[in-house]
Amino acid sequence: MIILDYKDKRPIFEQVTEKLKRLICKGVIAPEEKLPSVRNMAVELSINPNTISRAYQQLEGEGYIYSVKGKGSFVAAEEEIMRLKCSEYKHALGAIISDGKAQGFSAQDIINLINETVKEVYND
Amino acid sequence: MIILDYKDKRPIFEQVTEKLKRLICKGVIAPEEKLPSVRNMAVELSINPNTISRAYQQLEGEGYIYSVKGKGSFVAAEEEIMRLKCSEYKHALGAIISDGKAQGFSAQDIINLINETVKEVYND
DNA sequence: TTAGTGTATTAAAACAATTAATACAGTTAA
DNA sequence: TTAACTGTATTAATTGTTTTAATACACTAA
Repeated sequence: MIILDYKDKRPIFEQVTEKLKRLICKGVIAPEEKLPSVRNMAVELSINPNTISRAYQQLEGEGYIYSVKGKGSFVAAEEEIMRLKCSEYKHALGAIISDGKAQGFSAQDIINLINETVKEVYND
Repeated sequence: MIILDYKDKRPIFEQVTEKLKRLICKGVIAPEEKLPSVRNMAVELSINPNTISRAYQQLEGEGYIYSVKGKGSFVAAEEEIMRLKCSEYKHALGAIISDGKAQGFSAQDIINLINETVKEVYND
């Protein structure tokens, strides 16, 4: 389900958090679907259960999953995922566009660059 | 010139690198302009000269500045800065748009979101 | 009851970032 | 030439964070 990259300098719990979040956002793990148990996932990745637990707690804090003692951890409801997904995406877009403005790109510059890029990305 | 954020979890040398890069991209520090010496900047920020040196070496590796023993460190030529700036910006845009595609947003979704955001950002 | 869940705690180990003290090599101006 | 300034390099010690490890607790389900 996940492959760790030990060349990546980021902490493992952060890698796990981010990769799970992507799988959830892409719909690979569906809303309300059960995630692997903390211990199973730890065995799968050959790391400590505490590290997985930390990733799950991070995701729960952000709203992407919810955990129930004795039952397991589950992806949040579809509406919630959609809400978070859009919110994070708009935030990221806002950041990069503000950055472009700060660097002196005009609104038209950016729109042109983006149209170009969208075409490239969606024609693959 | 730079203010460090000790609540930021990123390493200091990385913060310095990133903040200097932004100042250079914004033109606050002009092409060919001399940067503060490693030791002066270290005193200014109350950190170790080695940490500043590391940031400068990072920026030199990326092409944003060049350092000359005995003389100092200088922002690269205007054309070089422009080249790097555009290249990094396009790369960042490509990443976020690919991400949007992966999450199931259509090209039109993204274009709409971006037009919205550009308007917001440029009307402040 | 038994086996499976998530969670919490504490200590130790491992790793990366930072500091510190020096030293070296080059430039510039008095 | 000398003095003061540059960037760079090295090594050791310190610090903080991440990760592991070993347990324990509380809850659920068959």
